[in-house]
Amino acid sequence: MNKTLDPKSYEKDIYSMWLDKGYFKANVNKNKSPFTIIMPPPNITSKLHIGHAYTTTLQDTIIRYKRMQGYEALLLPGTDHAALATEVKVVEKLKKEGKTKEMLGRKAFLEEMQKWYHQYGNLILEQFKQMGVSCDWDRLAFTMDEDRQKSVRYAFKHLYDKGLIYQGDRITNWCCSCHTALSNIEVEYEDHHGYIYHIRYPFQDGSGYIVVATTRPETLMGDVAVAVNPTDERYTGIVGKMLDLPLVHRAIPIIADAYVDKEFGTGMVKITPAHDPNDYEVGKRHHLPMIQTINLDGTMNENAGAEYCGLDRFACREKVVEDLKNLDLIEKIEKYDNKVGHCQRCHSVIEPMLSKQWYVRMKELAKPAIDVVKDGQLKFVPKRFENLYLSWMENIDDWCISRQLWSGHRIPVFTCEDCGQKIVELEDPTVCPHCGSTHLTQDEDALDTWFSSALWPFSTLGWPNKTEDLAYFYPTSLMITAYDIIFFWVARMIFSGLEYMGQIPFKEVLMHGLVRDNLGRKMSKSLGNGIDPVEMIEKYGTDALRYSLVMGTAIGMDAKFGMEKIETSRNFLNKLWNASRFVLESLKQADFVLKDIHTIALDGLDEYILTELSHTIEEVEKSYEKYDLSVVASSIYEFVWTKFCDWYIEGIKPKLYSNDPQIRNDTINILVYILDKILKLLHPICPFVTEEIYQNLPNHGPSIMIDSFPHIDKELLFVDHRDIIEDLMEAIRGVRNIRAEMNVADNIRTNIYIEILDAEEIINSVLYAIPKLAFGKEICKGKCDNAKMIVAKHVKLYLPVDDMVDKEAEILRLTKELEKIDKEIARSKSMLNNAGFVSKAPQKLVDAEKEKLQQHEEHRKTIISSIDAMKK
RNA sequence: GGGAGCUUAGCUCAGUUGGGAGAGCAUCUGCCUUACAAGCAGAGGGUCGUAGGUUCGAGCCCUACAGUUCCUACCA
Repeated sequence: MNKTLDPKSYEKDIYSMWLDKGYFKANVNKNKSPFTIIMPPPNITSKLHIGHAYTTTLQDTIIRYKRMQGYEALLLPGTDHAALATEVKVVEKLKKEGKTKEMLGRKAFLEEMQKWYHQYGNLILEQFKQMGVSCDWDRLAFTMDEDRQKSVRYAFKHLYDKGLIYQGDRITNWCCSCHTALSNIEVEYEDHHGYIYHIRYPFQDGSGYIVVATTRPETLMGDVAVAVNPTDERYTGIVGKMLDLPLVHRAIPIIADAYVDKEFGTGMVKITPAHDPNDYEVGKRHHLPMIQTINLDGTMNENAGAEYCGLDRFACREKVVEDLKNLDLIEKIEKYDNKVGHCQRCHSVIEPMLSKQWYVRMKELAKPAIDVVKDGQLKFVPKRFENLYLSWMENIDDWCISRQLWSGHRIPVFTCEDCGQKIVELEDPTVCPHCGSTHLTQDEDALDTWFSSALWPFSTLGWPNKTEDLAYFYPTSLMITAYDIIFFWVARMIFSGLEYMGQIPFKEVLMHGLVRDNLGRKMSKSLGNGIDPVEMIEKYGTDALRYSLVMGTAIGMDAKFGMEKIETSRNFLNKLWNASRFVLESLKQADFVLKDIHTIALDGLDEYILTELSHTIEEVEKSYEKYDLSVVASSIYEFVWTKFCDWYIEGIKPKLYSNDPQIRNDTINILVYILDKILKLLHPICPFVTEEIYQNLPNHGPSIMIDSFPHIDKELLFVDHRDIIEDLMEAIRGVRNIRAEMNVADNIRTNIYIEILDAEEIINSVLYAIPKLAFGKEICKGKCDNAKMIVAKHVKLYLPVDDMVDKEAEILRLTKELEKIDKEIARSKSMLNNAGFVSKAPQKLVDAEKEKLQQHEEHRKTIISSIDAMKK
């Protein structure tokens, strides 16, 4: 083994070995329970980023843990075509080449898309492999592949036939840059520091004017009324009067509608039904005309008047304001902050636009999806996300599923040119079933990418066919994804699973946070604060990256990632590496014979470490079950570094150099036993390094990843002896402390004397370890005069010091210790003097407190006598 | 406007049946001790955001407030 950890030397080979052996495969196996995780398919718009690395680590860690626990563990991989997001990228690419998608035409453009899918789909999958994911690659799915196209088609027809899909003329969110409609959740609202314009609208009869306020003066030409609140006494007299709409000189009425807030602005609202969702509702209620003045590309059309036709909406805004100023129709312009909707993909300003789109009727679908969460069938981890989910589901709007895109799943609705019949079938129809015509045209639009993602938990398992896979692996066990796609994806999978499969798509959904930089900011190209996981892998190894991502982050919380974390992780793995090297080298040097741990005579230190190991196993297992990987990581860290390396390995070194071959052999057996357990506990998080070391263990299996996860061995629990050893360790720390305070170099050794007060047998069994641990020469029994004394519960240790010792410093140290113990005594006394505590607290705690007080008082006596001795 | 999260050491964060405040990094001191200087031993550092309340006892439970982040909403 190399002297230092060198992940590059083994990671690739190990991954190939796993693949070759087929360990990632999962099949219907009636003898085992399934544990299924369907991986959220990454968008193939780019390469792996740190967020992918994070979610992948969580998924792979949990599936590896479950696999080792004996489940038929399936981690199913796939990628997402991400219709709009990818189309934006490809259009950008074409633009650089001086082309547009219109120049190519639909067919050639889709070929370009295919090329992109291929290129980026493969890149990101290669990077997933670098992360060590143990997914069943034979089941790789793509949201646009043939099987998924079939699923989408089936799902669409199902909803259409049930009347849950309809086409409607409504106001939708329109992106003028992407040229498509968007669903409500694809619109991101951002603070906008702009202006609000107070505009005078003259009465037609010349009797003055009223004032309306607007942030979007360019929509003025589409106004069809001005509304006031029916209960607004200021305006009761003028309802019904006609206004002369400025610039266009169209007559529009003043109407009354409860939508208007009397308190806001002037209490008068201009109504533009074609370009505002609220105004649209008002317009419908009052049967007003809908005048569209903005084109789909964001320029003004002829309805806006010759003056403005062809201008961009924002240029038009300026010109309208300018013209109104010239006509003295601007009352005032105030600075005004509001929220403006932006396109999630291209960040341009969304325009509410009247258009014909396809919608999914949500109320009926939402209800069962609400019930399964309320009655606990489907659990969110952490639970608080259930509220977020429920409140959204309970107030859900119909889902706009059509996109004016070429990529993605094309809407499978055909219209008969002759009779107007709409046809939705599983196969493309050629003849109109109504009139027999063959003039059929397919809807031009594509589906929202999330329509196919919603089917993912079952479309990946063969649906709509009734497969054995579905029967066995569905409902899946766990969905792991970030909280920012609860609405986009999680919610839609839930109602889809219930609607198509009649069953929840997963029993639990683990919501993790986002990875941020060490200042808490989102990582982004513009800030230049991104961390490239592939670079991290190159430099520190995959295991260190994985470990650093689960370390110190609670589930559901955003994770801050900085270089310190990955260095700490790498250092820890290096520590493990070196400890393993130590164990394995000792093994080679001895004539090692593997023994059953239960046949070995254990001394106190052995019992200590085995008991601590059991507790670690218990805590680690409990934490894996709760998906609390941060605690898993820290438990293992603490056990490996502090308990195993710093105390146990250091302590038992004399046994390894013993003349007695049986002692040597027994000791190595214990080391190997513990190392084996450590590797298995850590394997789910750090698969490579644990496999690499495991392969060097005597009597190892074919692979650690298919070996079984450790369980507590009750025969190896020695809690009482462990406590005695810990007491001795406390005394040893006292020795080290004195030496450090006195600035004694580690290589200056003296004999150490020990007086055993209690538990003689067990203390005697570990005397050999004391010199090594306490930097002593030899351990001698009995008292020693002219020495520093360290008192513990079971032992007194004496550290002889010569006269060169700085008495002042030692008195200072002892005084500090005295202060500490006095504080403890005061605390204990105040508790015990508290009648409430004594009568109401559990008897066990009261007794424990009494014992502590007694010990502290004895300790205090010895400290005072030491101080007195120093002062002489 | 509504909702949720967060506030603990200089920094990043852990901390559930309420029972003597923790880790890593950073800082300081002494050590290359035959697994490991990516290391070893030791030390310093916290009114647990503020103010109340419940309790024998609160970082933890309740209330209010402050700061901060996110989600959500049709305020022209």
